[in-house]
Amino acid sequence: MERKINTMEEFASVSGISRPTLSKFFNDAQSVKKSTRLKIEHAIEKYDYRPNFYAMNQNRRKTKNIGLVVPNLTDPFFAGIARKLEELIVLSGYNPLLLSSHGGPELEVANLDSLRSIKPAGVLLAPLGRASNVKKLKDVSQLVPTVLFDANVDGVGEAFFGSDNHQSIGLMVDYLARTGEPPKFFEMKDPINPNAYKRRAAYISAMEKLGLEPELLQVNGDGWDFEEIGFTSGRHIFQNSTQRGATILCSNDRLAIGLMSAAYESGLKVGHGAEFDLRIAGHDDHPFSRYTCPSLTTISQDYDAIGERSVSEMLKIIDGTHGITERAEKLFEGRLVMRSSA
Amino acid sequence: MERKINTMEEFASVSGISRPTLSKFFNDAQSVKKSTRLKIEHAIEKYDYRPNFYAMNQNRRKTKNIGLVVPNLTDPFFAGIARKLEELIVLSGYNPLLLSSHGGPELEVANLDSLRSIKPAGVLLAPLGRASNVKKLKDVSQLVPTVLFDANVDGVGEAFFGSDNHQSIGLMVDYLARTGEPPKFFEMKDPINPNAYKRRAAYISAMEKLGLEPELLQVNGDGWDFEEIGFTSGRHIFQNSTQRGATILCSNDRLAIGLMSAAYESGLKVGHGAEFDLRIAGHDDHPFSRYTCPSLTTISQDYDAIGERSVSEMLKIIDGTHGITERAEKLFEGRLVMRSSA
DNA sequence: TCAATAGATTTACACGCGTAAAAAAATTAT
DNA sequence: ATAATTTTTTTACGCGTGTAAATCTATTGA
Repeated sequence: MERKINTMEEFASVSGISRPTLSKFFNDAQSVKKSTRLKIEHAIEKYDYRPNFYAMNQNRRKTKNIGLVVPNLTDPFFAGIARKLEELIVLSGYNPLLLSSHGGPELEVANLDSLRSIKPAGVLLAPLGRASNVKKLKDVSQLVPTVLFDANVDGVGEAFFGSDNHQSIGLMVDYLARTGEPPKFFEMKDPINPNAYKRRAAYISAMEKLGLEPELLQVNGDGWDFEEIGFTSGRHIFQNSTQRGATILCSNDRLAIGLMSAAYESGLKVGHGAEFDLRIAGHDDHPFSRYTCPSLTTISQDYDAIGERSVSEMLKIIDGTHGITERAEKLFEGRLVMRSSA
Repeated sequence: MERKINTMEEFASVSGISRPTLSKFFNDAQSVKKSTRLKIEHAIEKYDYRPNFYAMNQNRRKTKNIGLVVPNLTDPFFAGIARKLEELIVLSGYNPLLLSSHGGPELEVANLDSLRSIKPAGVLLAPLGRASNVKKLKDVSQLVPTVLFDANVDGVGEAFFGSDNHQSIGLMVDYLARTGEPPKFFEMKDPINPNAYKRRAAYISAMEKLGLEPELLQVNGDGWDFEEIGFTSGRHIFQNSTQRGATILCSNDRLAIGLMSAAYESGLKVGHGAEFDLRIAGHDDHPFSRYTCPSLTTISQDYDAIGERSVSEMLKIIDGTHGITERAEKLFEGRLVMRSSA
């Protein structure tokens, strides 16, 4: 084994390739002739050389880093999306930098500040929503290409990709109304997430379209502990009135998980069919919704599509092959996942 | 508003502080006189200056970055730990860099490689376990201060902090044996995680200590989809033999969640007391174990203590105030969380 | 008031790589 | 084989900060 190679200069002399060519290679391996590339790759194996990350990025016009900010990694839903996006970013030859705001606007701001100093090629951002510091979001999106996903914020970023809550809630309301009692809508009175407002509106409009009376079950609670909110307010609801045969559509699966737990505790049998007391449905196809008791009927968001579109749009913007068009926005359709709870 | 300040040189002239002093300040704010510090902080506010991240780290002996590698962020358990650790790292004045191996050894290696080029001050690592590339782990831990948590790997890292599976499983077995049928142990035949082996051994020894016959329910299945494994093999078990009154202790909560779902589907009532068919208990106090139906009796790991100890040990090693002692290892006790399932 | 000391400034070089321009070499087309 | 083209090499400078040494200035204690 030769001595440790620490700089590109040293690596140039032992590999027999000039330093500028090496620099070119590390920037984009495809940009050098194939025979050269093979020689370099062979030498990398042999000498186990990796360029200094900091020196490398200091003078690059564009770094190869892409920031990925999600509101809350403790939520398995976002953890799943983040994983998908990380994968796509790596496949594109970029380096993902995952940051979670842990539900707090201060941390979201701190994350965006961190990103600023890292000068990423772009930022994929799922904003907190209502709690977000919109001015900061705008500042960042002005400095660096920004694509929003999951939740939209007007005027922030070059594009937004998310789910079509109108379509998906409509689909669910339609299904529930066809197969039993029309649903009431269970949600937080003052939701943190913009999607929640859209879902509420979508529920009302879907019910009216069917000539049915919308009924909102709005509960108190703040923060991101949705299961707890669903559970405590569910317990309260079930203690007061045990309306057999009711159907409850929850604004998201995490509320539904809490609500089902409360129903179980109250001795209510959840499921579809004559022998059950209550139907409960959710939205998002949370990773655990398959294992609730009973398994949760829900809407699966098309996060493969959202992720792929977000990343590919990001790359187009970075490459400059984007063209000066208006802000791209696309909502992807959700899919009804029929399980046992409704 | 003045013109944008881009370099420390510029910031030095507008703030009236010399550049070396500024450099000192950004390295450690406490290292300059108080009056100077206040002047600098005021100027930072005014001019919104932040030093260039890359230039800053290039020549630092020690960067202020700490790598944080977890086996799988999609698992809310690790997401929770990661969050706790991130918080502690930030409080210590360091910058956490969160990487998830997503259950795959290739990604774990890739993560460690990434970290190497980032030259972190230290690495907090929860290894995958059986699937880990031990050689790579050792390589990294030789280059940079490394503290392992959650799962131990012999000879890797300067310290390990985890849970005392022997104590916690013993506690649970004792509780279950006192309050009903002694437990069978439900686990994967070929677990991915070293803790699983320790828990198996702890179960056997705890049963023998009580003069009871250990019984292992070992199921097939590979990978990290524990709920699915618990569910499918649980369904299989419950279809074949419906032993009323049995107690099942699962190697972890995620298996238990799947198993409870299977029990529910098979019409078995889970809970403690005469009117129930089955008791199920888990281990880890998974964030959702409170909302299963019924809520899951489990063991809560002391992750606050593990996190705090891991980070403080890391800082000691970085500071050099560590002393050349042997590899520190400490196991923290788990706490019995009695809920409804057992 | 003066010496002692802590802290700031000046000066200067280093870090490892990006990048530009011109020259040389290798490859491809004619 | 020669010209045209692509690719690599040579040379040289720049990036924004870390850091060391010597010098200067402010603070402290007697």
